[in-house]
Amino acid sequence: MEKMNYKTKQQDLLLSCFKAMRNRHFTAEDVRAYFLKKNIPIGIATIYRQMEKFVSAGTVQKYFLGEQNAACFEYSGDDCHKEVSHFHLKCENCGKLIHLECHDLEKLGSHLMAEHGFTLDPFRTVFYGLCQNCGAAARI
Amino acid sequence: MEKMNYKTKQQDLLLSCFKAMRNRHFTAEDVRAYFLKKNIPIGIATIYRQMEKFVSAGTVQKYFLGEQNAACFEYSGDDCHKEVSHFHLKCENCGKLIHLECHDLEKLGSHLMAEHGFTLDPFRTVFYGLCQNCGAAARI
DNA sequence: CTAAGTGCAAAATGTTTGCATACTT
DNA sequence: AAGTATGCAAACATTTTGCACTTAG
Repeated sequence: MEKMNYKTKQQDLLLSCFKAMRNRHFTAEDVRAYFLKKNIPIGIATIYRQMEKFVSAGTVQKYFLGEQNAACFEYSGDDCHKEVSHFHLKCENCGKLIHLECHDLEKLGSHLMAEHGFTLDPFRTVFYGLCQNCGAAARI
Repeated sequence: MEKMNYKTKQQDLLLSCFKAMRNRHFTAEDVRAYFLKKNIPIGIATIYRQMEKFVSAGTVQKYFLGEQNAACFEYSGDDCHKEVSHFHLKCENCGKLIHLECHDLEKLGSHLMAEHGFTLDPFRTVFYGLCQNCGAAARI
């Protein structure tokens, strides 16, 4: 008795927005602003409700960065380069978000699985710390 | 011209609360509830303002778990066992938060530093994924 | 006495929900 | 027609802020 999903204009609009924001992260508010600028009316409730569906479908990833208390989203559709698992590094000092693609980090997933039975979700996981610049500054 | 910090009764109260919650994570609301139950009046604004100071001082760590949209805190004072860097694993399915102490994971920090110049903050970083139970269930 | 902290209530966010209306199938 | 989605406004939840008052130094 699973719920059916109707195809709507708003869904397509959102998808086009995600693609425009490809490889960047964005909040619900960013999406609203995107359409506001284009003079396309779309309700904030619709954005939130559709986001939830896109997340369930795996089209969009959701995670929290903390600084604002807004959820962040990132498009992860099929036409997105995601061969290499990509991680997020977030600088706690300057706030920069670094997208890191590193094969070595895949070992991390293997380790967590082998030793701790934990299936890592690399997309959603955010590494907090200090970026190169801020770390260097802190060490002076 | 740095700012002086006065010692107040509320600070001590908060500290005692943190110690009572040692090795558990809690939200601002949890702190308020803790004092409410003890019939100790303390303003929510004070809690938030003091939290900020404790976080700056490193007495308390702050991070986001996402499910509720509330910040989570965890006491990390000197009288806390933190010899081994401890990580948080958060199950995206059942919501369980696992405290993981693992020496092997310290290599992760070394790798991020050596290869990417990034200083990892293990306390704040949360690994998302599926715990043993939920992961096994998903693989059936 | 002065700087800093407190508590309240109000405002500012960010997100969810109820409900009448509109769109999909 | 039946079921789902939309948009608005209201409700909620979390956090921040302005201001008069108290407290620590």
